[in-house]
Amino acid sequence: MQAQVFPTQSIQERVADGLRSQITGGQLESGAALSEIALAEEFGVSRTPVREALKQLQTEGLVIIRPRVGTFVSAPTRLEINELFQMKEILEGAAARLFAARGEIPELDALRANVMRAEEAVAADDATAYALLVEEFHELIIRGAGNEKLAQHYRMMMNQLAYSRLVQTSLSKPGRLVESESEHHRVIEIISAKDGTTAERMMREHVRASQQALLDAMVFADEYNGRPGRDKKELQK
Amino acid sequence: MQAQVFPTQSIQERVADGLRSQITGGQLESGAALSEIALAEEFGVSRTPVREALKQLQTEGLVIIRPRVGTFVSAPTRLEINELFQMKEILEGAAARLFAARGEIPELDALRANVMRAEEAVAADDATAYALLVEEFHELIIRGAGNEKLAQHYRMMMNQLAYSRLVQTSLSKPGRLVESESEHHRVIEIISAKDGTTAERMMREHVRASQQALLDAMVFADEYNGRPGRDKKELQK
DNA sequence: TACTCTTCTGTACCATGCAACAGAACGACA
DNA sequence: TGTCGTTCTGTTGCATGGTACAGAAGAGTA
Repeated sequence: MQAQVFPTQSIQERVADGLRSQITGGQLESGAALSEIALAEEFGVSRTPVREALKQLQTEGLVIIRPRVGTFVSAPTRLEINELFQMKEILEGAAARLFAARGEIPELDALRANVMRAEEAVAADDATAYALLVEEFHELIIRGAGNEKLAQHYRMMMNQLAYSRLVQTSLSKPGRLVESESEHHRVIEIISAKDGTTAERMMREHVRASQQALLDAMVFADEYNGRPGRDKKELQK
Repeated sequence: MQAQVFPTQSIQERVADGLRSQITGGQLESGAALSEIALAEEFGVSRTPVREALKQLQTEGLVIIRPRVGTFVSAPTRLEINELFQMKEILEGAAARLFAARGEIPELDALRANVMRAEEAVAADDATAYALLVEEFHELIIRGAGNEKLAQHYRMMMNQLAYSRLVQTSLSKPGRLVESESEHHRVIEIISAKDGTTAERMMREHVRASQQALLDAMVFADEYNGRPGRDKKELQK
């Protein structure tokens, strides 16, 4: 029951963090309007810190501020989603290569532990537990690259994708769990062998495969829900 | 003498753009203090839009806001500079690969024209003209990748490096002009041949080489100025 | 001299009020 | 009915004032 050690988090930070997690977590729909006044009342603060939080989220690509009109949760177009996945492939691939060059670092052990727990989750066919482990896996790869700038930009882009929402979906494709687990396993082996070039290539392939699984699963989910296609929002400034 | 077609650029945008170019252009030293009040008077506006501009520049990584203390032009540590160069290598390499896959696009002709003008600049030993062409070359590579997200993140990082300031320096190393020009030439040939894998590798090597040239030139400049080492500022939050 | 405590100044942080604009709702007119 | 012009409402953009904090400068003490 310890008092906050750093109680001095500015209000705008609190608002920005709160909104960010609501957006990436999916509580706020794409395209939803974010009124300064409403948010100010919701957080119990004045409009100023809310404005500054929204400003930051705009720079992060999570919301779009239309001058004199309002602020809206960013709705990435299909083109943007493709671009973001391409970047995911590039950055995770590069991270794997850098990781391999660094040898035995703590993150490597963490990866091995991750895969062991993942094996159990696969054996139990527990997609929810596995989804969390997948997120941890990719986060470890990025951290293992030892490049904080890379990590910053990577996280920013994953936020734009609202990726944590998507992982679960991508694993709903039949057979993907086992496949994904085996890919992770191979990546770790190659990284352990310090073969950066191969690690980069395999990581890229893995990202492409999981993207494809996601796209397939999205169609599957749509069909399951009786919806014809994927056409919800094409809102663009 | 035409009136501005879009006179409706918000004040904060004007301030942000002005400060950004002053920082990346080198008019504002690393570590310089940016007082809200002073900037407000300088731009003839109130503190509010200045605050919002600074907030954005912070998210872009150009300034550091120390709460209740002040805002300062970001002074990247040597570690951060190395990380940024590593990212430059990753992104430009990936861009070259994507570029090669796109075949005959307008940017390819623009690259060829760029290299031709660069040859003339080299022949005339005009480092200033060549520096501009180098910037254009890299910008074209990025644009040719056809991935706007990649381009956005690339530009953000080059701003953090204040790269435009550095190019001139890196070319002051004897013999680097010719070397650089020949590397550009080879990159274009490989892209024309649609060999993405090789293009990526060569582009990475080129970035590494030009980074090395820059580091060498910086030592050279220091020695020339009679300074012992590179130790100016280690300011960190 | 060295150290501690107090005061003071400069800064960012937040609250609030006014103004300007975008877009919707409405009504007049053809 | 359809179109155009007007009014009106909601929203953000900007200005300003008070507050709280960080850090420097100074006074006091050993």
